[in-house]
Amino acid sequence: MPSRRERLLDLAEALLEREGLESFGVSALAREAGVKPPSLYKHFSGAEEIEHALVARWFRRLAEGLEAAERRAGGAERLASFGVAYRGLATASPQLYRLAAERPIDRALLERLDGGSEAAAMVAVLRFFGEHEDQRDRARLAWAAAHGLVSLEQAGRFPPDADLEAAWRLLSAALAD
Amino acid sequence: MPSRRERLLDLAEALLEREGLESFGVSALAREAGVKPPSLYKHFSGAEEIEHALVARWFRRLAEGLEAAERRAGGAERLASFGVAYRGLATASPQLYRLAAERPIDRALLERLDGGSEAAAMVAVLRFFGEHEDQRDRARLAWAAAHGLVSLEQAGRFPPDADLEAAWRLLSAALAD
DNA sequence: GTCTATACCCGGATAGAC
DNA sequence: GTCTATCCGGGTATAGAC
Repeated sequence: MPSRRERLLDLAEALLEREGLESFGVSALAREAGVKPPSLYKHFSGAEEIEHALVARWFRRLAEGLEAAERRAGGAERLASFGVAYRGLATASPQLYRLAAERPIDRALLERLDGGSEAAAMVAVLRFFGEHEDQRDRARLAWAAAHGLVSLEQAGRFPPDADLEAAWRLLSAALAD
Repeated sequence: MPSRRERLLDLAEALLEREGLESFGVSALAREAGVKPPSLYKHFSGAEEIEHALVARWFRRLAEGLEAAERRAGGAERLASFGVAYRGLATASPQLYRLAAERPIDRALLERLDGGSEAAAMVAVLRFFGEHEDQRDRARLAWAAAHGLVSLEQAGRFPPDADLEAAWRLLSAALAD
């Protein structure tokens, strides 16, 4: 059974997605949980810890999702599969994605809460492109492009008639060796 | 000579870069300008208008910078030139870039303040890749990849030893037709 | 165009009783 | 682990005098 802390983080994530990153905080979470703000300080040291705990969850989820996709993907669809998995995970929780991608990270705090979570996500990305040193640039470019596509899409920066599927396909094609 | 409003926006931008997006606002700008907050309401309707005026400036700057780079760039260095220009403009004012790229945009307000500013930036991007319809996907992917690289770099998401120059070069190479 | 004064709202956080 | 009470700080914004 999930700990009280985990259930609070579930609530926090639901709240985050429903109300948006801008209105997320200790007070909002307390309202969501049906308790008063001071009660939350028995479970978390403060706002920063709640946010970083959510970010750690996101990194773990990304790592798991990408690893699963990588195991499933046959040779030619390998790169397309990366894009589908990344985009799917990100758009499944867009506000959490914003929290994890846009906010400055306190790495010491993140490591204390869930050591290795960020590294696990990075390893999962690298695995799609081969672990060899000379593949890392390709992996980083793919990661950045995926992040850019997701981020601009979620921010509503593309014209309504833009064919984003085509852009994702082009990404796979451009990075195929 | 620049209007009082323009000079306030110059101050706002300097403040934004110095103190960061998180601590930017009407009160902070008033402190920076050496006046009291109520005075600013003679020049701007409120916080939203100040922010959107800065975003419009960013779009204009991006459009101008990209157009200049595009005029200079010869055939083969064309794509590399896009990357250099985009990255240079973004890293010259990282906090303004965050403001323009991460925040939800009120397009009606933006248009009222500076109609066509966002469109001008998009046109400048498209011009690098040819205005034809079938080049737009390539342009959007390039734009997204550039945004992703800049955004992740500024957020400190790449390992310290990552060779970002190589990733940018790879972007040019991958999109070359 | 600037000021003072003020109202209003919000947030994070702590002390101490139960 | 929860509460009440409280403090503190911050911000946006308006009214009205000068």
